[in-house]
Amino acid sequence: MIDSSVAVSCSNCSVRRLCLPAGLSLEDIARLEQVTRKKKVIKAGESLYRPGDSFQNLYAIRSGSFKSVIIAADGDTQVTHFALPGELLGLDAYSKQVHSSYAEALEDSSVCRLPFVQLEILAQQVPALQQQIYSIFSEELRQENEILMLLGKRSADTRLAALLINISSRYASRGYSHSEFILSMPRTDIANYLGLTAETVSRLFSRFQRQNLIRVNGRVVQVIDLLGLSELAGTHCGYEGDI
Amino acid sequence: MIDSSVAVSCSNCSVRRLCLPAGLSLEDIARLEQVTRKKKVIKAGESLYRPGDSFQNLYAIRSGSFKSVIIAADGDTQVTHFALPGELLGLDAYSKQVHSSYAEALEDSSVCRLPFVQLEILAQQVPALQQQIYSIFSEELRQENEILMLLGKRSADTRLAALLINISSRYASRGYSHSEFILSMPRTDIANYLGLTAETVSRLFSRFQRQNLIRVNGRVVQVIDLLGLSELAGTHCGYEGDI
DNA sequence: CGATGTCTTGACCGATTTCAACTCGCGTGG
DNA sequence: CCACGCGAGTTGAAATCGGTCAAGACATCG
Repeated sequence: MIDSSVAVSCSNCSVRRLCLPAGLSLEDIARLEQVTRKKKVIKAGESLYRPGDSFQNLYAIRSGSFKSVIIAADGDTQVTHFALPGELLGLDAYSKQVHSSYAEALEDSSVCRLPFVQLEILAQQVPALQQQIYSIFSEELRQENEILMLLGKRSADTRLAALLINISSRYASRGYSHSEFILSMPRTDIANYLGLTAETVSRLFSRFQRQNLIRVNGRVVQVIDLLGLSELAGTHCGYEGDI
Repeated sequence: MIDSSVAVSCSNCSVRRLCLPAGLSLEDIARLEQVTRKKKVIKAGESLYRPGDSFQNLYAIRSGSFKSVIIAADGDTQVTHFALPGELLGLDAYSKQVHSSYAEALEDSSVCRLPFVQLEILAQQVPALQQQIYSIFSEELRQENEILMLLGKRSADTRLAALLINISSRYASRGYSHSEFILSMPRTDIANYLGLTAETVSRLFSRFQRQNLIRVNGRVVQVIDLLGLSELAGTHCGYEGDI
């Protein structure tokens, strides 16, 4: 449950520039750390919360990755997001004070548990934090709009290309290689997220490899032709283009 | 630009229960009215803002309806939302301080212009307003997730049925009939929103009519068999089920 | 009364799904 | 140590849903 002897805090967190502390003064970060103190380790396949759970906390990802999934009345599921370190999970539960989705770790991961009431109170006192919260909400809305276009208008290959570009750029902004990475999710999750079937996704991976756009081996992906892939994605590659 | 001799304000606005004032005390509403004072009339086809415009205001719809549309690099568009009275437009522009979508009136409409800086300052002082803003953000996220499932997993007829149910229930929560209404948007917009073509939407309207689910005449829709329609939609009908 | 844009309908086509078989890698237990 | 089973991934062939193209109906507005 607790990470180590060395204090884990926002100030020395590797993703602080992408997370809640972004834009805060050192002083304000110190106050934020009072809220973000509780760490939690989540093993692959475990859930942070499930539909029906009451909304108490936001979770900031420290390491690992998650998928957000909603479940329809008929049991059908939709993966709505793949979340990486620095991102916040749980925002969509505020209005109903109950989670309507679940967040499952795709690999062994760790998160900061943020009691929202406390965060809310602090934000009331720290305008920069307030703004950062708005910003995160707003950015998430913007991103969902892009995914809407992806699902509504784009062909299967464009969708997968866009996801690869997206993941690549998000890894890059976290200091990892953008040309070689390991997908932490199975094909079925990718397919579900993109509104396709696992078979189609598999075929596309094979085709992209034949076209020398990427090299795939199971979940290991090597981007060979980033430009070609971007063209396929039509630069509709979603968020975090730079930073 | 100005509405009339009678003061138009939140306190006597017909959609106050669905808008920012929801949950505020009379006293707080009075303070909010200082921010919401500026009204604006928008004619059908005109835009509230366009991609690239700097983010200054949020807009609360008083009457009429709008579509939110994003434009991809290749010029392709995606309708992301149909907005009705009481709803807020522009939230997705906060993080970049620039609009990335446009909001176009589907009919002659009127809105309250809310300078966001002022709203932000007031929210800092009025916790209930703060919470209402969070709530609206959060609810919008939740709704987009449902649309994601609609576009990712559902067949054409389910999508249209879900939209009809959704619009019907939203009209109902605004005090209008849920069994008979006028669609303010053309088929092309419906199709674009649902990730279909106008032809498919048209065919579905005809089929729904043959199946005695609805009666259509151009944009006038009469829901004959709400239960049947809901079943088709699989209760994946989106937001505002009650209230 | 013609013009323009919206809507409808039909016939055909193609991308993606569906169904099915097969491979691969891995952990378990005999 | 190896056989086995299982889930994940791949690949092929057939079926289908929705898209595309094209023509015509309808309405509104000058």
